[in-house]
Amino acid sequence: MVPLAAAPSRRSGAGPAAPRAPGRAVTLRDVAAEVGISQSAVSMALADHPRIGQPTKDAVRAAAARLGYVPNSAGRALRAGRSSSIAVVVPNTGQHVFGHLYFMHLLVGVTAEANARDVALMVSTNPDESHGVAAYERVLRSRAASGAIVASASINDPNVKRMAEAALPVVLIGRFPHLPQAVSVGVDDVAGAEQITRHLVEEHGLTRIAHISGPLDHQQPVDRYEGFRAGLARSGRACTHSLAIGDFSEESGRAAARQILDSMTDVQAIFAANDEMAYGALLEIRARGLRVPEDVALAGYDDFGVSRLTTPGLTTVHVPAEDMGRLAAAQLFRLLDGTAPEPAQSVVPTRLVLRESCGPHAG
Amino acid sequence: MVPLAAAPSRRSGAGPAAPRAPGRAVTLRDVAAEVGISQSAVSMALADHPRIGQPTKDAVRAAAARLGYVPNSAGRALRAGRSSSIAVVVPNTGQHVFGHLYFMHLLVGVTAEANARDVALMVSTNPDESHGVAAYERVLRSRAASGAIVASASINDPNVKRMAEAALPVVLIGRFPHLPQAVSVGVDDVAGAEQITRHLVEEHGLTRIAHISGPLDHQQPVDRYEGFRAGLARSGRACTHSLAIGDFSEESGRAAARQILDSMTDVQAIFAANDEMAYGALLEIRARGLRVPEDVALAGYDDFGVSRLTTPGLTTVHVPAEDMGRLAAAQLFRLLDGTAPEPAQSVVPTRLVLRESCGPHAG
DNA sequence: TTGAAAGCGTTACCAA
DNA sequence: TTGGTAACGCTTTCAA
Repeated sequence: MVPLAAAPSRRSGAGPAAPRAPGRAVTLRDVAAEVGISQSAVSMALADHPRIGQPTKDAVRAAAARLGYVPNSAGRALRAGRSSSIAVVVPNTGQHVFGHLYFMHLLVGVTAEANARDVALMVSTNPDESHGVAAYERVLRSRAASGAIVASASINDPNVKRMAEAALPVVLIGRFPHLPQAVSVGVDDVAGAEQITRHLVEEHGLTRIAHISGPLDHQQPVDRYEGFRAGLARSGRACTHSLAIGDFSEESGRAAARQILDSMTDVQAIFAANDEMAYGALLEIRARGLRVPEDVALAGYDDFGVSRLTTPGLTTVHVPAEDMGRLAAAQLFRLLDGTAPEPAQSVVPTRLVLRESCGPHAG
Repeated sequence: MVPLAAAPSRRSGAGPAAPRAPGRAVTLRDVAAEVGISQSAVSMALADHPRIGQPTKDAVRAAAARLGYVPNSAGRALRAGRSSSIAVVVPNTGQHVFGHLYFMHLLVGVTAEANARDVALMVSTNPDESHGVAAYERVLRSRAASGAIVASASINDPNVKRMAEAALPVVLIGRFPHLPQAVSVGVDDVAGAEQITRHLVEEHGLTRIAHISGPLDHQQPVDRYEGFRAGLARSGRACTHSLAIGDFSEESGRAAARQILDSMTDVQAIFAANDEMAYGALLEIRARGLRVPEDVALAGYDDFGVSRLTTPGLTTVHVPAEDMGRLAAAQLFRLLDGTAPEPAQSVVPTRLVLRESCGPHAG
């Protein structure tokens, strides 16, 4: 628990507190001494308090600028009872669930919102789900951050339930229908999956479709699978489908595709629950001498960067991670401001992105 | 399991100790009241100070756990005169220079090292280079973070020079040969570029090679270009080469390839200074009906994720961004501990990654 | 072995 | 209109 340095006993020498002029930080007291008024007057002058006269304010600001005064954040946080930073918490397992670029996009959005409020951003990663709570809980309860955005969590994660019940200032990324009191920012995955499925059926006339799902103890793959079935049902055409389960990794997508191609020999299209698995499927399809999209059409989900680079480009559902980050931060600030975020559970829309892997565009 | 919220221990009876307000955080004083000793004794007990007796320590630890005591970071930072967090500063222009995944890898490394020290991590992005200094300087001077890792900077960035001269606890990512007093963690790009170039010449017998460089006011492209020329010179074969300049973006890589293919019609290989530009070149080569690697071999640099996904896979130079993050954090901690990092300017080695784009492996 | 008190930098309240 | 002072939570030194 040593802060940063081993804190050596600084009791060497006989000198009392000898302040090093260049190293020591400039405090309110220094500015007050410079101007010849009290600390509190300086504090209020810098806060533009109406009680302080204009000439005094000018003098204070000039002195502060001259000395290079910057308010000490610890002093301020201690006094205010809350720090001016928020945290983004990322369970490491989340990297495996979402992939790297998702987090980048999210972070860009959160950053934009935090910068606009002059709030600092902490990033906290957890070793795993079981110990996950420790890291973010310390961050919050130590008041290092006054609120947190939790970037990924299993639907069964007990920590999430505890957090929601503890009424901590936390915004969850994802849909948590079973935790109505939790504030969350999710994606309308049911609609997104339905849309892309209907595109395959209705625009390309593909009626024998397999779905590669993620682990079904997470809300996200559940929603995407549900959207897939809804899309088939509402397409107005008779479809046959099959299901394989992966873990969102490219390798698992390849294994799932192997299974599908072996068991459903007349499959016309594969819709994977994320782009990484779709890429794995692409490799497997290729390895069998089949062509995409001529022999088997392919679709993914997420559009975090992988799908643009493959050949052919991957038709997918764009998840607006940056927007989600922005919204999550905005919700968190509402929470911190004491105004209940309305609605508590918000859902952002997706966008269908057509590339080459699903076949020639209808134009 | 410790409850997340401070359990509002309902002392409905006339409790002897003043009951805490339900929302309030648990402080040392609360623990002291619970055990019936003084604040300072609790502080020392938790710090495992030898002057506190074992029974007292046990009682204190039990009470702290029972109440869910977590030290307030502001109080601690104020008292210690330094916060227990470090910052990673990313100029936004850096995203354009490096691309997203680079930053992710770096962050993973920094996080690992920071977690090992129980130090929190702040991420600070800057609107642009000119205002860049403001953000990180405020973070440092406000003592919100006690040190910073600056993730990307132009060789000409005046802020970098100021920082180095101000002797702030800062570690730069990159090579800064003209700032010998700055602590930095760079990549041996000259060696990496030389190695891949010699591979193209010596293993594949390609002697007419073009290089797509990045902007030459950054150290990185300068080094890679130098390595390219060194590789040609030391290959022991007569080579002809040409140069085109991009800005690290895929689009600029495509434009550069266009220029190369127009002017050097017998080009056998293109070596781009990063993978994104190599990918742009791939698109342009394809668009002309040429094949990679049969007609034109291709090589990139960075290996942050793009190169694995392309078809064919891109031969490239792996930059160990995660290692760099770890090392940069370690150097920063040395700086903060007062031990001069040795050497101040460290350089990590690269690794040649052979995929399909450079031609059949010699095996 | 432990308690009391000072002080880190900031802001809010009360007195002048 | 302004200045003094107390208090936020923590650690450390001096006193008992």
